[in-house]
Amino acid sequence: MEFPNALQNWYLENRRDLPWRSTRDPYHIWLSEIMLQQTRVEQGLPYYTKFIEAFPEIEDLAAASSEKVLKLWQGLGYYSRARNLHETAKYVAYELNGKFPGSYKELLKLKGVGDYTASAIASFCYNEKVALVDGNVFRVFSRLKGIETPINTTEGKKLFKKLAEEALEKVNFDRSTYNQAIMEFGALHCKPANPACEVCPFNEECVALRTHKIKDLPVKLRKTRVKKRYFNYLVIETGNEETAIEKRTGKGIWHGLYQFPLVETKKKISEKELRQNELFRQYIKEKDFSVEIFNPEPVIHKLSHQHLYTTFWRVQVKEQENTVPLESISAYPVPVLIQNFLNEYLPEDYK
DNA sequence: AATCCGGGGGT
DNA sequence: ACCCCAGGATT
Repeated sequence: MEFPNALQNWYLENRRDLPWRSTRDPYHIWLSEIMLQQTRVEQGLPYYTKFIEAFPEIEDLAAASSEKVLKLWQGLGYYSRARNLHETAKYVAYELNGKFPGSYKELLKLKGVGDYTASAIASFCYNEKVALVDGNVFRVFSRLKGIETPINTTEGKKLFKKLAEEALEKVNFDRSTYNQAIMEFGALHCKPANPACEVCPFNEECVALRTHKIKDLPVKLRKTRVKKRYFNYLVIETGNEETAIEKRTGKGIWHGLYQFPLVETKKKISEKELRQNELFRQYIKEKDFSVEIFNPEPVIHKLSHQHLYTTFWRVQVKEQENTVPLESISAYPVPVLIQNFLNEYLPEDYK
């Protein structure tokens, strides 16, 4: 049997029932694809459900405040996705009269939509003849054919795109089903670790299995150097149930999210060093204040490229600028690092 | 071509 | 620790 047909048989027996698989509405498909970029299905699924409930139509998403969109996105990471999602929703709703672009080429022009996502929408919604190449497809083809070209190079991307297109040419059934199938196969069967080779429908033709290179494929070049940063968050207490927060702007992590006033330092600092810090003194103008540490051992918040050694400091003052009621703080989108602290700090009523 | 951008889960 | 995840944008 040809590869695509055997793959389809596997898929029909093993596919998960996922909400975006029972629709061809481009709004729903687009939303799911943006959410699933570099994100596991299990992690994205509850967010998808929340968004569909909050924004049944793309016009609802377009009309929402960016704060509400980010708040619903909170915890999913890669927040530029949420910002691009919102901008694209407004563009489609107001400039295109709610009608999604109808081809791969046009979809590719949307913010936050690259080669994979444009292909996915075009395939699933319009059954356009386009090949999908995601992390699963890289893995399946690299193992099946024993390809050692690194997948994160220009050459690798071109090669695997070509392989995917050649395979698609041999598909004599619904192409969108085929595209779903190869990704599902990579996600559930030809997994990164401990793939189910013993019961694999392709274990006789798989080059990597024959040459004992399953664990070595796909090849990916990278030296991830993790940068250490030291955050000191000022939890400012004014005595009237308010605290100061600020919005992160500019480049860097967590753009658009809120946090406590931040004093970043080169290393872990003492209370004395904090009191003398220049940025601290810009935040705390009064002479009379008290400082108390919340967590003597820093909270280590781990991101892909950064480890954040974080200390929260209680600073009691008489008056402070840029404060908001503790009662309203749960409405602001915040990083998980801040949310975890708030879950300890806030009274139940304010969560 | 490299680097950045999150958070969660697996090994 | 390190890897990966229905990638894309920026430098």
